[in-house]
Amino acid sequence: MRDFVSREQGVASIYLCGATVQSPPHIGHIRSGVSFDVLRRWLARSGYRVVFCRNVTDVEDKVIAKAADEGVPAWEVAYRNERAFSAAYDALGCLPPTIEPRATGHIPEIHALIQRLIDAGNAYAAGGDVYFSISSWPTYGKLSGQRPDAMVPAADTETDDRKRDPRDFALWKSAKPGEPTWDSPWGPGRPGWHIECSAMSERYLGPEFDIHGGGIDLIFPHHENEIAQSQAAGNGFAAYWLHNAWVTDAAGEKMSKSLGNSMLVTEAIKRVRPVELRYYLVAPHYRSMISASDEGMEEAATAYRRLESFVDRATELVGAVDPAEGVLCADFVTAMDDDLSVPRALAAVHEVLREGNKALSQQDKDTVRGSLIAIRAMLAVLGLDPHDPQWRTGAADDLTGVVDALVALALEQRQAARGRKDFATADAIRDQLGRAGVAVEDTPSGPRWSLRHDG
RNA sequence: GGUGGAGUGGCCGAGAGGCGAGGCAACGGCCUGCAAAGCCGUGUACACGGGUUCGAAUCCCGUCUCCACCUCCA
Repeated sequence: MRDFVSREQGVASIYLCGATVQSPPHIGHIRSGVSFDVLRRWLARSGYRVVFCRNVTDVEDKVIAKAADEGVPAWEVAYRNERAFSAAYDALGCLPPTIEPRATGHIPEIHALIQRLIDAGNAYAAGGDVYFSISSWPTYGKLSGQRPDAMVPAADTETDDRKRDPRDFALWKSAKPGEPTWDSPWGPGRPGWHIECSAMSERYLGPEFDIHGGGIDLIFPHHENEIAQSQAAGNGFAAYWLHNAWVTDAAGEKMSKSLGNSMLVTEAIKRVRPVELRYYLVAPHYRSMISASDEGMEEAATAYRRLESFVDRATELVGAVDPAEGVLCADFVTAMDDDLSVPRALAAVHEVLREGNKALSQQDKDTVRGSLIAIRAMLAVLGLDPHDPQWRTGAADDLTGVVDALVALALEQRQAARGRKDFATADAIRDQLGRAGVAVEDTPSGPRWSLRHDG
């Protein structure tokens, strides 16, 4: 992993195919964002300056179709869903991209790139459309292992007659009534789906960059087409490709809007907290499918709370620490350097957790402090540090002081009851707090309480 | 038809020729007024059939099942 970023000394440039803003994000969409957030955090922690470009595809067939259904302009649908994606990225603790370009903001770059392809003989204009000629690009299909002669031609009736080869794909689509259009040398129209990524990656990352990412289902045709466009235009393009697997429903079917089996991020974070959802999505390897289930999310939440509980208690014992000072365990580093093996990295974290908990019960402050820093540092790489300010909801701030005082009062009474061995009263107070959502635990240093997260 | 991926203990999920990843659940113990948490201990699993090997979940051959992609996809 460390060797593969080498285009420019000390810089790691990443392009991620982000949202096609046709609908709000489901947990499969956000998995991609979270997976690549872990990648960039790891590269940053490894000493690289990360330039992370994640695009927004805001003009595209589905967006246009959705807008037509609703009887509103395409940009209204696009911008509404873009905000939903941004909110989801933020909620799950994804660091903001260095740049988040929209396709519609890069029409001149797209025109220039198309013109270069025409001049080079790799593209042709036909009746207001412009197509890329795949037969002009000998390595077409290399990334996906597809052989053009074995491909099933598209049932693309509308434009078939204008294509020289049915497998050619559109760089520029001529204007149709009601669609967003821009003027171009080939007539009014809009960009094809693939060309924007080639244009924007060049604009922000240059003709060559380090890593290109996206979902595994983008390999063909999207990424294949990007490669053909960019390299035919003379760009080196991406040195490495990373593709995340998708999230399926409990039956193993791919989540999709059309099947009606997708779980929106907004729904998921009603069942578990956002940080717990992130743990759920990050814990398996990014190339493994996740079969989404409530049970799985609950289990992830439980595992995460164990980590969080240690961080809380350890901080109470030794005070605040700076995770940036933390030394990562060797196993963690080895795992992350090996194609981002988060599962093995988390195993390393749990080993430290056990040591930390042991030290905690012995009030061994030095060991607790060491474990605390190490655990927070490692969790920070995964975007899961429980004490990272990003997880503060802020919503309850006005009431926090009141709740603190009321719970403290109740616990005082309970301690008094326990002191006179009136366990019936003590337990009644604990039960009542429990029903109100306040979990009470007795520890050697007194009672500890927390709001239960399962609401 | 073409291409790629997968099948691991009650569940999730790593690993990829010898040493039982890790988590969740369960059970026993320690601790505890009780509970919770924590710690200690308990599980010999790798779809099936052959083969190679001193040794196979891991390699080879065959079989079965599942999933995805093949111009909407994260």
